[in-house]
Amino acid sequence: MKVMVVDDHDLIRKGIILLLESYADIEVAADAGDGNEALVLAMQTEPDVVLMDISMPNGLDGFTTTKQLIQQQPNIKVVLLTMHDEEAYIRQAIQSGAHGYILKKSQGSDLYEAIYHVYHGQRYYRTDLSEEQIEKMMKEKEKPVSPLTLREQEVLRLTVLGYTNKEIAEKLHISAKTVENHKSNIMNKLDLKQKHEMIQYGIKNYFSDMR
Amino acid sequence: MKVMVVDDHDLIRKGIILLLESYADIEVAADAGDGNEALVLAMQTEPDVVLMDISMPNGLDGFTTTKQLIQQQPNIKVVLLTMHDEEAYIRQAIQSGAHGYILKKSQGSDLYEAIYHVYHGQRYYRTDLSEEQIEKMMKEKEKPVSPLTLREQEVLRLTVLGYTNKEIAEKLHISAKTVENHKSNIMNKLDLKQKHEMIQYGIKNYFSDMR
DNA sequence: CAATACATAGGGGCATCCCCCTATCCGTAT
DNA sequence: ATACGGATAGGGGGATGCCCCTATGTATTG
Repeated sequence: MKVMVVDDHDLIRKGIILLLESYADIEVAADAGDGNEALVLAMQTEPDVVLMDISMPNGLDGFTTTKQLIQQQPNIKVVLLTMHDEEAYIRQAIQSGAHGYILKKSQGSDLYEAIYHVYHGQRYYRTDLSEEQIEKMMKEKEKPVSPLTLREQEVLRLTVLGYTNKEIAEKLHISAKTVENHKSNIMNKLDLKQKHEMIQYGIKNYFSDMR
Repeated sequence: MKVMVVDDHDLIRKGIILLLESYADIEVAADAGDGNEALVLAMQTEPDVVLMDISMPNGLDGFTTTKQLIQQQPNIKVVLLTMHDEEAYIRQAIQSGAHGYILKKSQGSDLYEAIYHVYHGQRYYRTDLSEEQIEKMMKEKEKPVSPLTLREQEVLRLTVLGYTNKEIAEKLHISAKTVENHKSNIMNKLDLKQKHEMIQYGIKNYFSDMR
C-alpha cells in the first residue's frame, strides 16, 4: 500500500512515517507539509492512501484538501488524523468525502487498521461517537454543518475576534445595520438570550483549534 | 542517554519514540500519557532526559509537571515540545526550569540536538525569538508572565468570553465603572488603540489551546 | 405562482460602552 | 516619609450596540 503523509508539523510527520514504515506492507511514497504540496505530490506519486492532519496552515485545511484530492484522483483514499473528537469535525470529515478518521490519542495499531480498511474500500471512522450517529451523518450528507448561513458565520467569527459592527461592515462591504441584523438572526436561530452565549458558541464552533 | 517521552496523544508518542530510537546513543527508557504517570515513571526508571509535550490533560500540564519533576529529581533534564512559538509560552517554559524547548514544526534533527545539548548540561531553546530575548527572559525569572495584573487578566478573560461590563462587575463583585477602568488600563499598558486588538491579545495569551 | 430563506438596509430609542477626568485606600519599595 | 502601583469608584459626553419594526431584491422550492 502506497501511503502519503500530510502534516504541517515536521517532527510529528517524521514520527508517523517511521510508525508506518514499521509495517511491511506499507510504503511511504511521499510526505507533505501543507495542502498545496499534498495536491502536487499526490499527482506525481499516486499514493493509494493519504493520511492527513486536519489542522493545517495557509487556508487549505484537511477538509478542503481532501475534497480537492478526491476530485483530482477519484480512486485515492483519505484518512483524516486529528485530536478533535467533536460532532462538527466528524460531520465535516464525512462531507469532505474522507474514507477514514482517527484520533491522535488513539492506539498505534488503529493507524494500520484505518489504512488497511480504506485501502480495501471500507470506511473506517474511529471516534467516541456511536456507529448509529455516524450512519445518520452519512445519510445527511447535504445537511449544513452549521445552522448558521455562511454570512452569519463570517459575522460571528469577526464578532468573536472583537471587531465592532462598523469594522465588520467595512470588512464585508455591507452596512453596519446589516451586521446588526445578522447578529440578531444568529441569536434568534440559536435561541440565545445574551451576547456572551453567542460569543461562546462562536468560540466553540469556529475557534476550537485556535493557535 | 536514557530518555522518557511524555505526550497524551498515543499515536504521536509512538512516532516520536521511533524517531528517537533511530539514534544509536538514545535509549527510550519509558513513556507516559500524562503528568502524573510521568512523575511516577521518572522515579522508577530515572531517565537522563524527559521530552514532554506542554498541552496535557488533567490539570497537570507540561510546565507544572516540569517544575515537580525537577524538584523530585534535580539532575533530570527536561525538553519541552509544543506547537506554540509565543513569548508567553517560552517565558513559562523558562520559569518552569525546562532545559530545552523545541517546536513540533521544527526539523527532526533538532530533536536529537536538543536532547544532546541538555544531556551535556547546556540550554537549548529553538524558537523564532532571538537569543537576546531568551537571555533577557532568563534574567527575569521572577517577572510575571503577563504584563497585566491578575485582576486585569480576569477582566480580559471575561471580556473575550463576551460578558458585558455589568456582568463582569457582578462576577467579580465590583462596579461596572471599575471594569471599565481595568479595560482602559489594559489598553494603555499594551499600547492598543482598538478593542479587537485587546480581544485578540486575550485570545492569543489566555485561550491559545482552547479545545 | 406563491412561499420561504437569505442578504441587504434604514428609523427610532434605550442601554451600554468607551474615554478623559478625578479620587480614595492600601501595600510596598525607595 | 513619600512615592508608586494596584484596585476601587464616580461624572460627563459621545460613540456604539441592541432591539423592534419595516422594506427590497434574489434565489430556491413546493
